[in-house]
Amino acid sequence: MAGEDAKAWWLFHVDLDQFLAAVEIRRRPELAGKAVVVGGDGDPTRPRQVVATATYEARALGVHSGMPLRAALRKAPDAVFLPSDHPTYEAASAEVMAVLRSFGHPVEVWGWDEAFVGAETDDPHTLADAIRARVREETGLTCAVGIGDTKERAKMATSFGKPGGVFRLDRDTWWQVMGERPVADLWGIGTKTAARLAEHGIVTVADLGHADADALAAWFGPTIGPGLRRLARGGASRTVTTEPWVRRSVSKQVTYPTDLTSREEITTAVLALLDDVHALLLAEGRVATHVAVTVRTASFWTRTRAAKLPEPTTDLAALRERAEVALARFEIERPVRLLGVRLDLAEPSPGAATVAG
DNA sequence: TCTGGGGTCCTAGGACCC
DNA sequence: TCTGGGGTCCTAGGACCC
Repeated sequence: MAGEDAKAWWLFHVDLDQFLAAVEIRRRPELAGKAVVVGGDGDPTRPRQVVATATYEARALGVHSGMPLRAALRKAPDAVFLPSDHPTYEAASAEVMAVLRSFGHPVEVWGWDEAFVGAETDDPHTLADAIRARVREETGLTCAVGIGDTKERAKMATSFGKPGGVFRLDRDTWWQVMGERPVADLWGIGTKTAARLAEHGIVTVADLGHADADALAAWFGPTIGPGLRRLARGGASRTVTTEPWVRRSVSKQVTYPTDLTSREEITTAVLALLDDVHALLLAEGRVATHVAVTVRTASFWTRTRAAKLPEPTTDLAALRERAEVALARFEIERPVRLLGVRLDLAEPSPGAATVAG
């Protein structure tokens, strides 16, 4: 093709900058430009809480997501620490998604602060700029936009655009930009998989993209193996789904400020968690197939045991009985720092979203 | 840096049946 | 009697992501 770009289907990955902190700053503008750390109950002197989001000013001091709040306090003693306020972030997220939908292109929501947009255009950069501008004008929040000819490329492009910029990755630039980077830079490859790949001499994205497909399948299984190679070549997902997301499970887990020790204490806590997830189940209008209980001891040993229900149900007594069966599969010999309860959900039957009489 | 919470998907292996 | 499978269901565990 000579000269101008033809119209093509482009994927846009929209990612809000420091989302939780940005929402806090929006309602407290005097915090702008400061080191702000959001997480836990906002008290950085209490243990067993971590950073959810830190502003770029806090990050410059060494604070990052997942870091214990107490460590963040040491790194940034003058930072403003705020509690995590989920309802407010959900509302802000909904505002942003509404702005994205206002363009008339399909929008696929990926959590609070991310979405994919798909559009047929000959000028993706102009649309990306328009997305950033309209989000900022209508919500006061800023975002980066990654442009790609696949979702994977768009997603990975965003990291080069942050904060607040636009970056494009496509088949023509993929190898040049990504080829010599470590495999862990790929979306979906974490430290474990990177280490396993390194054992086979696969270190860079180019190494993985040119690795032997059969060998990868033998090492990682028939789905993950070829999937890794595909990912290293930039992926192949090009569909933006507006179908509402179907939840597969509801769960709640709590790290207790002080360890639980007695069996009665533990049982009581599990049943309290079950009451909470049961409420979530009813709110979803779904039925549960399994009850799973997670235990984490003070030594960080973490295991999950599940018990299948005889039939899918919302009946609290039946769920309690299965929760106790799952819990009974543990021989708990150490203090417990975390308990969790998860309900796996049956597929929603079409047309039966509400329980009939 | 003593390590949150809410999710999803894939794989391995045992049990059981044919 | 010995041997070889395949298929399915189920649970546990691992890995990853935001």
